[in-house]
Amino acid sequence: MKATNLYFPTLREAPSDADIVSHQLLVRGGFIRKLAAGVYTYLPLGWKVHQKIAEIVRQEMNRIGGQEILMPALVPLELLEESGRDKVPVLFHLKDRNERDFCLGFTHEEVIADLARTDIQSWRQMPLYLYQIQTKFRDEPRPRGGLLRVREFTMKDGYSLDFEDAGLDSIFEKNHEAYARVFHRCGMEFVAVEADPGAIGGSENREFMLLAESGEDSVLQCERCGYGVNAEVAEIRPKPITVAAPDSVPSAEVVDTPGAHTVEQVCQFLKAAPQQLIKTILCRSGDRVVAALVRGDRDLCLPKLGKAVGEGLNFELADSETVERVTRAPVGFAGPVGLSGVEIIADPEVLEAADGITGANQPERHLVHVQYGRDYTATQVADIRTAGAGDGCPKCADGHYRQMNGIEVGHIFKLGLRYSKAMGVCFQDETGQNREIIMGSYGLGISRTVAAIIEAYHDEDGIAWPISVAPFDAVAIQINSDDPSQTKAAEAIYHACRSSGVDMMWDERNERPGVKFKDADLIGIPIQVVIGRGIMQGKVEIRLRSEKGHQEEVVIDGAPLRIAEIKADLLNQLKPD
RNA sequence: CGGGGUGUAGCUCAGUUUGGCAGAGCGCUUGCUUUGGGAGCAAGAAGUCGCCGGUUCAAGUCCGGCCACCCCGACCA
Repeated sequence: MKATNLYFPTLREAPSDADIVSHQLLVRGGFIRKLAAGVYTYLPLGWKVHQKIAEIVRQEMNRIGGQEILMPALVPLELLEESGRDKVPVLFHLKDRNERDFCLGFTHEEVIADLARTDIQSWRQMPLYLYQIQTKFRDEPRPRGGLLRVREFTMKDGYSLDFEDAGLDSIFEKNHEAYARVFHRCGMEFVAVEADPGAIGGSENREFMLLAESGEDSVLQCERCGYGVNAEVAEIRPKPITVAAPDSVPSAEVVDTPGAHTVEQVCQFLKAAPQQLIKTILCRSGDRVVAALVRGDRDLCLPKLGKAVGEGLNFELADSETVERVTRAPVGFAGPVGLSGVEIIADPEVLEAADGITGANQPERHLVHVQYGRDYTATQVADIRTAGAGDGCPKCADGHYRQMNGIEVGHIFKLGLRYSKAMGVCFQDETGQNREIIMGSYGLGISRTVAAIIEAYHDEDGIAWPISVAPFDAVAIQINSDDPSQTKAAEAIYHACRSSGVDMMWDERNERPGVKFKDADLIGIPIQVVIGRGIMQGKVEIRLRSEKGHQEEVVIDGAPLRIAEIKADLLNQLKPD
């Protein structure tokens, strides 16, 4: 493609609404444009990258026996009523002219289930693995971060149909391996982690996190055994607890702490360490209210609290009215001592506080010298705090977690019978029995992967795409568009490259050299060929976007071959296995 | 949904305090010069100052309402 014909409106400055790197570079480089919050147009360069990633995913899905289909984005709401997902908050609703309810698909378990219940009658028709690469719609509470969290995005979503558990286990692991190959081919490091299954449900699930500083998910991995888990749900290996002796500290005492409602303020006021504080957090699940106790320097983990209390309860922080009703004090002064009418769930670390500080359940007052066993007890002691770096791994004897930031780009689920049961998706097994189909669901966000790759591959000048996903393999930068000898050389290289399978952009614009260099760096094409002053000696320069300062001079005729070699080398480095 | 912020040329932003001709830089158009890291000179085009209403002789500026966008939180398949 000649640059004069290519629509790539680059910008010198990033728009003010972009504050993360991938968003800024995508807009500055002319890859995307915003239409509304969380809704973007892909311009030619952006769409090429998108298609390259989609094609890698497609190849790897086909490799494990997947068959590509395309389901509608427009889905009758009544289908989701069958599974009970019609009330999911991120669902986009609409009505047709006859006032019938529809929604825009946010994931397609129900559609696959509907397909399966009409077409699959026998165990002989399975296993099946069907997938699609399609636009998804989610009315996110807060779209943000350019392509990272949007309301309309592209996802590969695959669904497996099996007649036995072993088949589900097998396709689940095959997807894991295929995802590993996809990310490797995109040049990305990832960690597969256990996670909260959320609204999709099912027995087992695994998230795929691409590692990036700016990632908004906290990922923990055991440095010893490699066990990975999302910090949201990570358990901590129990360690021995020493409850302080009851008489080793003075009696509990109420002190005035005017204006101190936060851990930081209380610590400052009482000249105490956060570890001494016992945070008392009131949580609600329906009508049930519990008080959760964690050490002042720790965070409460709501999913773990729900798990500890049981019944798979979904807890949320209690509103201030509830807090005031239960503690008879404003938010910020709750404490376990004398707290009645609610269950008290304590994290084990809290018991170790020999000389604790808690809210006094009175306005502007705290209790000091508080001790577990003497001044209060818990209904239940359970691991309910958010895990972090250095905490013990629950899967091995002596490993500890290290913490990384990740971007969730894939999530796979063993759904089991969750949808088959709700929607009556049955088949006849070899004994003639009617049984429900065993399902699995496997998502991979294409557009989010685009952003994640940029988060990992950029410098102060712009993007440095891995060649497997780059919008072009190479760019020919012609320094002077008026110089006939440069034009002749550039044209020869351009045509030779194209016929040898190298996708080249030829920048023959009548612009200052600096503009062309800046644009080439910004849009991140891996191989740069500079056709300029060396032309007198019949030479051009070849540079790599990812290795600033490195360049080689080659004769004009030799350039296409060398460029093809470099492309093959770069691709080779991204080969899986 | 709660808290905070922003809305003026394609982009980045002044101007709003104290009401009085609609501004700058970048980009764009034309011409000449220039061509190895976002060129120089000259001439130009470009605006419903987010929208609606109000106050006023006069509103980008003051008042009321609404909308959009961004950030923090809640939420998040």
